Amino acid sequence: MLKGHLDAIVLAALEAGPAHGYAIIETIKRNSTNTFDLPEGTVYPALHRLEAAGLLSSAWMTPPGGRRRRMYSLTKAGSAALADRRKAWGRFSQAVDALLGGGRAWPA
Amino acid sequence: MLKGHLDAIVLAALEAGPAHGYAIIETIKRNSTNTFDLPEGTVYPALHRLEAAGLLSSAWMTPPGGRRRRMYSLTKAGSAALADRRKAWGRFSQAVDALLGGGRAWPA
DNA sequence: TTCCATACCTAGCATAACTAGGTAATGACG
DNA sequence: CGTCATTACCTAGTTATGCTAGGTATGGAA
Repeated sequence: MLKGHLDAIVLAALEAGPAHGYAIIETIKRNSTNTFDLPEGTVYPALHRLEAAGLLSSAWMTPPGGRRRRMYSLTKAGSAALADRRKAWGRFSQAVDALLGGGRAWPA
Repeated sequence: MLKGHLDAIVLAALEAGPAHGYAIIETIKRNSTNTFDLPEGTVYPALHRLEAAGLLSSAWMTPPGGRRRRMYSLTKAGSAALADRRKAWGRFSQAVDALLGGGRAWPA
């Protein structure tokens, strides 16, 4: 359960460069050390939503001797949205930390 | 927008002792420095949900010369649930931090 | 007496994320 | 060759969450 922060995560995954859906899922899984093993039914619709919102653009690619893939890239609006989402996440997580008290003394 | 962490927040607000709905809203607002100014339509149903789940218990109280209030307390199961939710939040926020990269170097 | 703050409530909506299916192509394995 | 796992895409439908937008009622201040 990603509770509204999926968009930020997907946008962030594309910050390093274009990628296709399946790879995005793998990246998120790896970079979260398996915490977020997202079902395709979560990610694909999110990509469509973000594209419809103008935050991503996509193009079909067929690598030599491979299956076709839909490659997504961040648009300008997408980069801006990512910056906003990051700020929002900062405020949000800070507030939750404050409310949950003990949490997040952050030795690591 | 609380994205699934409302329960943890409400439970945490009751950790210090019993309180009624309206006061819980105020506490959350204050302790989050106004980040979470939750509408009643968010909190009351959540309290009912948590009580139905056995995590809270409630009793009507009428303070001398005051209006009746429904006081909520953490049950044993509620305390346990809170501990779980805290752990879940820790894992969750850590993972999001990792994915969003730059975020949360946390000097403050 | 009028208004604000306190204090409770709920029906109904929007949306997010997930479940659970489906389609194909590729390569490995026997 | 047939079968299976993996890659890679898709979507209809369910669920639950949190919110909007209303409503009731009391007490105190102006």
